[in-house]
Amino acid sequence: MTRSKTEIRAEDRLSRILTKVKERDFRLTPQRLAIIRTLVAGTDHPSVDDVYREVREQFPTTSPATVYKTIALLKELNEVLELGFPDGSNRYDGNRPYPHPHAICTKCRKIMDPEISSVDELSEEMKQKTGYTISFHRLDFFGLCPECQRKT
Amino acid sequence: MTRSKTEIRAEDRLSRILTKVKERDFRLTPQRLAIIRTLVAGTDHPSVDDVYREVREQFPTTSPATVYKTIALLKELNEVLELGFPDGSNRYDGNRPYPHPHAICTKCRKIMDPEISSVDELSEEMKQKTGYTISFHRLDFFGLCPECQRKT
DNA sequence: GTCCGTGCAAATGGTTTGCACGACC
DNA sequence: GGTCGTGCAAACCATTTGCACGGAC
Repeated sequence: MTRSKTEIRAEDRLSRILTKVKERDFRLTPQRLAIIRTLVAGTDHPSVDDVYREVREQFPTTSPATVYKTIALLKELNEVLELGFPDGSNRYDGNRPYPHPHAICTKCRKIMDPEISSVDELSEEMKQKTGYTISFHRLDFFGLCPECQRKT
Repeated sequence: MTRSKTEIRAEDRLSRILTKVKERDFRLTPQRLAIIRTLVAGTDHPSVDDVYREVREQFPTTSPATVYKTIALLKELNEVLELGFPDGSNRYDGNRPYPHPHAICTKCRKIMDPEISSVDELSEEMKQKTGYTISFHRLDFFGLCPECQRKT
């Protein structure tokens, strides 16, 4: 069986996170493992409810509270990026837990993570013109994804 | 009495908005006028509660609901920019109601609006690399403002 | 065996909604 | 005078918290 690059990367991500969890003396429960697996599995920026429904297939008694708590743990470990939206439709990136630009479809809510070259320059320009010490950012671009453009 | 550029601009903003309100056959109540005045008055990106407390000095019976409804009206008229944050600490920009980058102090929450040259190029790069049709954006840079840097 | 994590239920808090009175036009 | 806006209170809903049981170590 051949493996794609993303699958291999996902496994690296998983073991990296599990190591961190153990190092910090957090317990590795089956529920936590399932939640972390789900967050690292795809490139689809799941919501809390997405993760909850996925994990509940393995652990039918799992509660949303546990998902929230595990995500809070991963945030503390800097191993998940939270994309909070003011309407409460929050999404999570378990693959690239550092700030980076997102393209967000206003219709189907699909999120993409392109590699963008000029982010550092923009950050530097902000620093110069405001005097702020920029430590992180949030860059969202909204519009229609290719698929939703076709359907219109 | 001399007037600064920002004062003159604020008056232009006000009359522009009032014209739009009347054109669309919305009623110009004293409460609405006070709320709109507060939103275009300063450059300090007030919260709903900031506006509420300010307006309540003139109209002690004003309720938060009225402030929310008026802000919703202004959003529909594209005359206020909402900076929603997932923790509920939403802020409003009545001076530049179009998307633009913000520098946000993580300590005192002060927000600045520098003129940034390379936004259009970044937007274009996103469009090229994702195939999305970018129609608006949200660009936030977080760090310490000059004042909070000194206090640290 | 200890203590942390889970899962249920209740609390939280900014925002929205329903409704009756009052005011803009 | 008709209808929209106001203001009060209740509803809303994702998330957080309290607590007792059960499981990781």
